[in-house]
Amino acid sequence: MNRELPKVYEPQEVESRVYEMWEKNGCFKGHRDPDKKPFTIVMPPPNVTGQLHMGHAMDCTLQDILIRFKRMQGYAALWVPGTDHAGIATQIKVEEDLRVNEGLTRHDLGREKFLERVWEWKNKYGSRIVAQQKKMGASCDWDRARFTMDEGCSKAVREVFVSLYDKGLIYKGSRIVNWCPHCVTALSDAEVEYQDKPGHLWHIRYPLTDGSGELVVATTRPETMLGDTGVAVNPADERYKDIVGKTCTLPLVGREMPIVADEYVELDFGTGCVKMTPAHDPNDFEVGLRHNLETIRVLDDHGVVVEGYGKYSGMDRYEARKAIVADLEEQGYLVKVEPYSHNVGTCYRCHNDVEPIISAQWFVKMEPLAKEALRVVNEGETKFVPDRFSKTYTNWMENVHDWCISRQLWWGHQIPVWYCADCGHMTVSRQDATRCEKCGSKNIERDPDVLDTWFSSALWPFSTLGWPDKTPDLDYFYPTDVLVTGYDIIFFWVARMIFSACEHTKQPPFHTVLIHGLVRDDKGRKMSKSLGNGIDPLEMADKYGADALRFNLITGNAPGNDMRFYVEKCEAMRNFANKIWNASRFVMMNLTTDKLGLPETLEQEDKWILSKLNRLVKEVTDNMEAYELGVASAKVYDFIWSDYCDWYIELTKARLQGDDEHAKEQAQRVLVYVLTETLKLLHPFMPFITEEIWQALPHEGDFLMLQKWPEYDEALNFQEAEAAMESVMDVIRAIRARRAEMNVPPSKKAELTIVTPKVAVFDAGRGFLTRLAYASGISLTETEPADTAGMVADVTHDAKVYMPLAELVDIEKEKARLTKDLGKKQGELKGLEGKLSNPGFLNKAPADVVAAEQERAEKLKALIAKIEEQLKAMA
RNA sequence: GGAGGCUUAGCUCAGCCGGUAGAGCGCUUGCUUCACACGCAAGAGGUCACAGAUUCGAGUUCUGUAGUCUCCACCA
Repeated sequence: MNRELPKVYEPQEVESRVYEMWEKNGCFKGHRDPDKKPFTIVMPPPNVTGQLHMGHAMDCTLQDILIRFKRMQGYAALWVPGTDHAGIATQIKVEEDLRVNEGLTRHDLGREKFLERVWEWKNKYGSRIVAQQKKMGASCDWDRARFTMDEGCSKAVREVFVSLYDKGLIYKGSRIVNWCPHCVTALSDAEVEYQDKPGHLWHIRYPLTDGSGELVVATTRPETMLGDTGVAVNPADERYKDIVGKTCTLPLVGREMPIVADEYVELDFGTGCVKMTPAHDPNDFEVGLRHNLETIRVLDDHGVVVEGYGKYSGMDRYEARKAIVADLEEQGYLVKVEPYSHNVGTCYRCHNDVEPIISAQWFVKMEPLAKEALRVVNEGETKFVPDRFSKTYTNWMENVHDWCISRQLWWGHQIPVWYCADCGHMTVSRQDATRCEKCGSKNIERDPDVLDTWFSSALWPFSTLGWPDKTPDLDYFYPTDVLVTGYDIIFFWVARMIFSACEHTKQPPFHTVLIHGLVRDDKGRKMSKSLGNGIDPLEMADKYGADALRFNLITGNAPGNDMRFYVEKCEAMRNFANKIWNASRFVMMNLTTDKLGLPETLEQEDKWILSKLNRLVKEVTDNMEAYELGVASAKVYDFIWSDYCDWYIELTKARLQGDDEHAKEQAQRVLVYVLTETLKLLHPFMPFITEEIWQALPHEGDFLMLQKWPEYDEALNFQEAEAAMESVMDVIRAIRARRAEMNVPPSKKAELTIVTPKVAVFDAGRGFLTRLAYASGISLTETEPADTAGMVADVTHDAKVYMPLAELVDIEKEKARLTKDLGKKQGELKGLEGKLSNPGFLNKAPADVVAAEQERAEKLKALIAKIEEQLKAMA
């Protein structure tokens, strides 16, 4: 079995080879198995032409950990991957490419040709992100990879649109929408990002038409005045009581406009008079509806002033603003300008200012859908982890506005509505219409717009499993189990999936939503392209190994919290991988048996490690099931490094290097057993290295990733042996500490005298004391030795140990140390005794807690006595 | 204007159902000990933001205060 492995673990070669092995052998496939329970995750589809960033890496790792864990637990685990067509993002990219390389716009090509280009683009770059996910170790069933614009998803989209339309839940209406003049499309509320921007508040004089005076309005967007059709004041405003009902004249334009009273206007803001631009402001639009104000659109789809406004026509909105302000000032209408910081809506894609524009768009009526979506979360059918995000969700859902779903783009699901030029009827159809369903005319034209990207993403959990067809997969794997995503996408996606699933499949799409935070840079800033502070996960994986990167992203993080990315931590995790590698190397170098399982007899140290492992199994499993992945991984880390490597391996060396063949085999088998079980626990977090090592160890079965997850076993709970081992370890630690303080080199061995009531325990530990505490010989006794001259002593709970190294001791330093230690222990004891003399504690605390505290106090007392004695001896 | 998070060792963060605190990095001191210097051993370092409350007992529950970050909201 002796196999020579390199001293330093090289992840690059191992990871690609191991991944290929898994994939070739179908390890990732999700099979319907009537004897198993399904466990399903659908992957949040990344943009098809995107690249993997650190957020994806974390998202991907979390899901992979869960799916690998469940797979090992014996579930029929299915992780469905896929990509999103990402309407605006992709279209913009292709248009940009077209512009730069060919100097063309999409209109030069025409819709059909342009779409061909986008598909080409998709085919060229669509596999990039998949390759990157594979690098991360994602164990998705790639054969089921889906795309939001593939045939099945498109069928689902069509079905949902028509069905909602038939139910009256989709309608077309002229409304104020968020419009991006740069992307030239409508946006949903969720796609608008508000930013505080410094601006100005311009005060403009509007003369009353009857010449009886004037009023002053305040605005942050003077260019919109061209579309003003009224002025509003608060009905309770005494200042303006008399002018309500009169009209005023719009400067520069000359339009006569009514002055109306509306509650919307605040009394104590600005001048108390608000200019009304119903076509370009959502509030004004509402006020306009109440008072029958005219709606005049003055900005076109590109944010340019429309025809009919003289020199302003043809100017873009910012140019027009400048010109209008200048003219107002020149003509004496400008009262004053004050600096004013306000919230400006910007496009989440291009970050240009959004322009509210009145426009005919398609909407989903949210109120009836929100009701059920709220119920399933409120009643716990779908739970958020951590729970606080359910509040974010319900708060949004309770106040949700109708969802604007039409986009003036070409890339996406074209709206399945045909308008009849003859009778004006709208044909809404699952199949492409060839004639008007009402009058039969062939003179029909399809709505040119496409649907919001999130419309198809909203159906993802069921469309990927075959819906609307009743497929066996849908039947078996749906509803899915856990959805993993970042908190930044709750509104965009999670909420919409929930109400869509409730409406169309009559059940919530998953029972748990695991929310994670953002990965930030080392200064706590968001990683972004514009800042150039992004760290490429692929680069990290390449340098330190995907395992190390995964472990970095998971360990020591609480769900839902942002984390900072430190390259140093990647390094530390790489070191951990190397540690496991070398521990395994050690085990294999010493391996002469291929017998599997535990030996018939166990030594004290074997029981110690097995007992600890057993507890680890239970705790890690519990943590995983509670989605406390960061805690789970930290526990495995500690066990491997501290318990297994620092102690257990050292403890086995006596047997491994001794002459007793039976003892050798015994140690080997426990070493292999514990290592194997530990590799299983670590596998979901560090899949590559664990598989690689497991393959090199004696094993049954083909792949570690398909092994059974360890389970707690009461028979492996050895409390006594654990305690005994700890007693010996305490003494080893004490001796090492004393020697370190005295700078005694390891080469200088010492004869030890150990006074202890547990002679048998220490007798069994002789080998460890020799090896790990540098003993040249050990005398065990239950009673104090007669002559302790020239000895330095130290005490532990179960023993007092003498070393003949007194000449090396700095008595004063030693006294100081003991005194300090004594003080600490006495303080601790005082606290304990106070507690134990408190009738409240004795009566109300659970019995086992009281007993434990009593035992602690006893031990402390004994220890204190020993320390005091020692101090006396030194005096 | 609402809602939520965070405030624990020099730095970055863990800490599940309440029983006087942990990790990684950094720092100090030793060590080429036959798996590993991407290492070993020993150490230093914290009144768990502040004030109350509940409790026998509170980083851990509740209330308030301060600082900080984020999300939501139509304030011209």
